[in-house]
Amino acid sequence: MRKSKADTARTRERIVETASRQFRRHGISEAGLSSLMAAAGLTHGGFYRHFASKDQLVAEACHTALLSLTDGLDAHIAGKSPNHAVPLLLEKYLSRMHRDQPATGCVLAALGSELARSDAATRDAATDGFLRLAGLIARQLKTLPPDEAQDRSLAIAAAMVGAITLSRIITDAPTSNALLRSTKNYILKAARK
Amino acid sequence: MRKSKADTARTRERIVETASRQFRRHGISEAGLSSLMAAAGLTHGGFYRHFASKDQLVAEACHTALLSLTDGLDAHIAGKSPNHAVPLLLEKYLSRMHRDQPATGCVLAALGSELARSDAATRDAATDGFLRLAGLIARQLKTLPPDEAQDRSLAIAAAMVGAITLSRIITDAPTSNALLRSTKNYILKAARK
DNA sequence: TGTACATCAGTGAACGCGCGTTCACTGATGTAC
DNA sequence: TGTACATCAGTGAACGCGCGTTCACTGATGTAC
Repeated sequence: MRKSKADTARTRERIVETASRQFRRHGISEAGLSSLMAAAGLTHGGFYRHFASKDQLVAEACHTALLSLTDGLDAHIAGKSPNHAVPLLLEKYLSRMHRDQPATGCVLAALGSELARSDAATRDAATDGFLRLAGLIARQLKTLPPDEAQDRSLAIAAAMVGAITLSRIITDAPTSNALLRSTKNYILKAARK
Repeated sequence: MRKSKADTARTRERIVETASRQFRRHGISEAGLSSLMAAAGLTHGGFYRHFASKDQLVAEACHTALLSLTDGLDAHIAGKSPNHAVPLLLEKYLSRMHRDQPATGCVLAALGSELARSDAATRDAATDGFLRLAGLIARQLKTLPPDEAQDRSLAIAAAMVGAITLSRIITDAPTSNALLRSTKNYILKAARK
């Protein structure tokens, strides 16, 4: 049953991709390797041909999913002026669609509190992703000196992540919507001056 | 081995208190009933004399811990003018001590992403706590009309929760500190106008 | 280029383990007379 | 107030279950000649 190198690489990518969705949907410890491999069209026994442990998969899945998030946002605002790019970023990240589809959304919002208890490799991947998200924002804060923009962008990125996480917890729909809307306004104001 | 009513009530409180710390330290699914009851000085078999399920304990632990958080913050700013109260709130919530001691800190920051996947009772408890935290802040935003203050306070509370969560994930200490500092500044600016 | 052999991706059973939950039992507390 | 009995908090063993990980095996792919 040995597969070609290309097949093997494609299978590995598929496992990482599937895993990152399952983790975001169900949580890291709730997503078992068995059901995760089944979702990727494989049996669980083959897992250790690709990864040394579940922890390694978690780190890799976070890395990949966060790269895809920041690449997506980057593409979304490519070529726009800061005045347009910032609202575009916020509309996309702080949307109801993002809130309602954690499986394909931001790993930091979907797994934040679990990541804080994860191993160093996973937290490194999450840190990288967070800094890339903040960097994306910092580049749009043209009215501030670069180091202030970088500082400010950390707070803005964290506010965005916090807002999505909490909008998913809140059981009252109008309040959840209000939080997303208010966070947008709040950041827009802060970005302008 | 039957205990007096007063003893029983005290035991129940002790379980909830111990559980809320264990959940915040280790995560909800990682904190087993067995070790949790042992930490409360009991054996696991007695658990179901007090609670119908682990889920019920989770909901109650979140409720209690969030009440204690907002009561503590309330006491911390009692009698202060808004100009002093807001910085006091931020210094306390966005402190390195809070970041480094999740077990006694804010449940929303310690368990955010897990709460988003919890049952309705737990999410209701979390929602209540979040609205109480926001209310605390709204009452200090005297320069805004009441409904705008309430709206703004949602965004501010979410930014605070997001900042603590992310400060615990970030593997680079200076960046983690910078995030806390920057979030403080950011909110102070927003609170003033 | 063709052949012989080593490699290894994937299967499915099995491992020990800890989980949430249940249960028979104990004996002190609460209650009814 | 004193006695007899029902209640029930807490114990510790047991339940089925799913977890991450390991392993013997299969057979197609890759490699060495």
